[in-house]
Amino acid sequence: MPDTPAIHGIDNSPRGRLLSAAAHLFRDKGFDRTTVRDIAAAVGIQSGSIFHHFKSKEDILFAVMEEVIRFNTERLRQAVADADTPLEQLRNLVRAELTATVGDTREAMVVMVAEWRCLGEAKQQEALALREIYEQIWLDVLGRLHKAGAFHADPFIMRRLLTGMIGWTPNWFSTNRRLSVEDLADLIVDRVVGEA
Amino acid sequence: MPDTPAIHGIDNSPRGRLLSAAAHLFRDKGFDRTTVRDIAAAVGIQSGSIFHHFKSKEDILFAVMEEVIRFNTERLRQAVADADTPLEQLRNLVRAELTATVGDTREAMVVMVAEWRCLGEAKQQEALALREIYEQIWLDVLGRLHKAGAFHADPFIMRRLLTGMIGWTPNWFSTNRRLSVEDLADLIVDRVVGEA
DNA sequence: AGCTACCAAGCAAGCGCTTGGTTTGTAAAG
DNA sequence: CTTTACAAACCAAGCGCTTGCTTGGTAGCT
Repeated sequence: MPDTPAIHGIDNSPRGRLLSAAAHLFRDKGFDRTTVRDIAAAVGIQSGSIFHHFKSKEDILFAVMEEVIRFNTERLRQAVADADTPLEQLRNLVRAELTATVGDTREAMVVMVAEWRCLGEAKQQEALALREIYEQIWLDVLGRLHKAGAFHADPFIMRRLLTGMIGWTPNWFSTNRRLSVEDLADLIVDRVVGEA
Repeated sequence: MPDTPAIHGIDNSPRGRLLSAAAHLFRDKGFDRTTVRDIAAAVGIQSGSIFHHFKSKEDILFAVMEEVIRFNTERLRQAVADADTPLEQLRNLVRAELTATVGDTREAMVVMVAEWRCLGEAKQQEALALREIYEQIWLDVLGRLHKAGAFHADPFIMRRLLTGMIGWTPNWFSTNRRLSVEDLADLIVDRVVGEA
């Protein structure tokens, strides 16, 4: 019966609506505590009908992750392309990942880091491959900045610190507060290139 | 039959061994995917016997969290007491939380952030109260540093960035690598007080 | 005719937890 | 030194419920 707000990058076919609803539920209650009956009820169908679109509950989780990685990888590509200097590329990357994390794909991003282990070994490997393409975009930009002397720490470790800072934001950042995504992005960029 | 390595701050009474084993399993498979039969098998008893020590599975999770927060709150207190200047207090705090996160209470710390929502509303509130005492220690030190002009950003937000950076470390930091906990701590402290 | 999308009913397995009783360690009473 | 008492720790069995998923069939669009 009810409608769950769609997630950016997911169409609204029956399958897509199922994915958006599942992402919301997975975020709220976790993968394991979400039953297929919950998901079915959220889009107003019977629980058994889900398996016309997905062959298992785990497949739904994987589809959510795949869609969100693909969508945000493209977003990162644009972020790099839209900037001229490495420093502005970094700023755009931070903004892009923040937008993904607390903005239009928030639910799916949270699910991706929190419910990773609910994927079977094979699917985990498949998702990891997509994830590596995503990470390479970051490492390229950070590597260029490091070579230019913008910071001294190891780029790999710097990326890990950034992942932590940005990945934790859903737990505290609120869109309707005085701190904007852009300001927060600048603050995080300063953690990389200096200026305390 | 088998023995799970104990977690620092948890005794080895039957109850304590149950807690250590549960923490390991919760970390590896998540709270929901860990059955009481798993926990029982890990300490070599029957599944029903668990309920002689805890009245519910959720109680086990709560006990793990309570013990680890209490233990690490005391560790933070010591870290502050052992330093003279605010900057050294910060460095000690980062080292202490890193040790907790990737060292002797690693499993329990991971469980605490990952399985938070598996606690019922009441227990969540109870754990939150303990958590706030812990956080206040951080905010005191960061507030002093901020007042002294060591950094310009809001101390609350700085703590959140630190929580993210440190909280993510279990996903990549390895004890037997060239980067030591002390070096990583210094690196993180630099993210707060400048020096890129 | 054939496809997509769905329903109604239910099965087999696994889950947290209960129950009633047995073993084991400890310590005071005889 | 034995006996009695009692609690902590545990076992064996299983109950009741929820879960992911299957099955056989139907509605409606093209």
